[in-house]
Amino acid sequence: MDDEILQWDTRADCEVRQILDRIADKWSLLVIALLERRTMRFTELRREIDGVSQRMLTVTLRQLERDGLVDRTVHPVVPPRVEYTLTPLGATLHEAIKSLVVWTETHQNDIAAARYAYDDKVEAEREAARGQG
Amino acid sequence: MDDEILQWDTRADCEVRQILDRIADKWSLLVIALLERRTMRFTELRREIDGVSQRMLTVTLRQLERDGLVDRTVHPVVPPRVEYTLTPLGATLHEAIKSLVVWTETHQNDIAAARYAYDDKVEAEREAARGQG
DNA sequence: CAGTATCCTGACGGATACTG
DNA sequence: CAGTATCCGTCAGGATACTG
Repeated sequence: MDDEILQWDTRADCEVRQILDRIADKWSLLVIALLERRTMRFTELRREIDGVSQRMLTVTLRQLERDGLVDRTVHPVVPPRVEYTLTPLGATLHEAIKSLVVWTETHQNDIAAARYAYDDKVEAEREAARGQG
Repeated sequence: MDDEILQWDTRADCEVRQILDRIADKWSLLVIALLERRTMRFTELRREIDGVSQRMLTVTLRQLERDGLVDRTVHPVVPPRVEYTLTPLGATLHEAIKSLVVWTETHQNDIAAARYAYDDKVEAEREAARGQG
């Protein structure tokens, strides 16, 4: 059972990165997180997601819809009412992402510390090299 | 305990996306997957990762090193020998990513089917619209 | 309200040449 | 071997204007 998982490599990466490309773009993750809570309308999402443009919200939602992660329901009324909701598939993805969220919450300090140390080290080496000049 | 996890939202997303940005780029995931198996040298990685340029492998490794996910060891010999290995932190990240890999392997057919259906639907709608003129 | 359509910019990353 | 330096094309995504 572990075998297959340990075997993920170059080939598996191709598919995994397709998924990563989808959820790692600037807005998808936010949309999935919000829709996991409740159905939302286009403008609701726009208000909730600070900084997203009309265009990019549309593009993001279309991609998620195309991949079967989000459902789009048009209510034939005037003015139009379009509701977005997470599909069961989308919900399972949200579950899978959680482990990454947990990891991040657990280790963000480690990363921050590592960056700080690295930048410091580089700086020190620059300094030393200048002394050698 | 679940509360904190269910609460991940706009704020959590900021940090999570930083991590996603790191692992979702074109090469990082591949590097992490390879180094999880064993320590490797620069040229080994380059050979193993089909299509990566010298520049991008360097950039990728530097970022991973800066974030404390990869260790870089320079052996002072001629010709130079530089070995890369996953840090304990990097190893835990690899673990966290696995759930996403598993999800992808489980659901890639669903996604492929969803895309196919979506493209079909769009095509059909275009056709219908043309009929309407 | 919920989108298209169009234009434009900057960063990501590839190709190439050079180096300790 | 393991990089750095430089140039350059591409394209994701922002700003803006228009529409059923």
